Amino acid sequence: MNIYVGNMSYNVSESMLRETFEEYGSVDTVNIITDRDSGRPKGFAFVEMKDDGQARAAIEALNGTDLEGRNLSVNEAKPRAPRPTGGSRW
DNA sequence: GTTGAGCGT
Repeated sequence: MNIYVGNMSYNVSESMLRETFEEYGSVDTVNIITDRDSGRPKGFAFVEMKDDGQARAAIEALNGTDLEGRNLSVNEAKPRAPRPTGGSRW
């Protein structure tokens, strides 16, 4: 399951996020989003967990909790938006 | 500071 983690502090790194989620299950990947044009953090991240039960547990456990002085928003992630000028040739 | 990317991996 993909997990969205928003309202993050810029002090948290991917390893910190991973360790935080590892408390509730096995983390597959963690991906902190940075602005590709400016290279600065966007303040949110995605965590992928293979086990849905563990993912849900992590979401309920970590949503609304404080991390590095920021209140986290954790919930299931939505699929990435399709880009304009990409994919289809129609 | 709130829903990710990239040009042939």
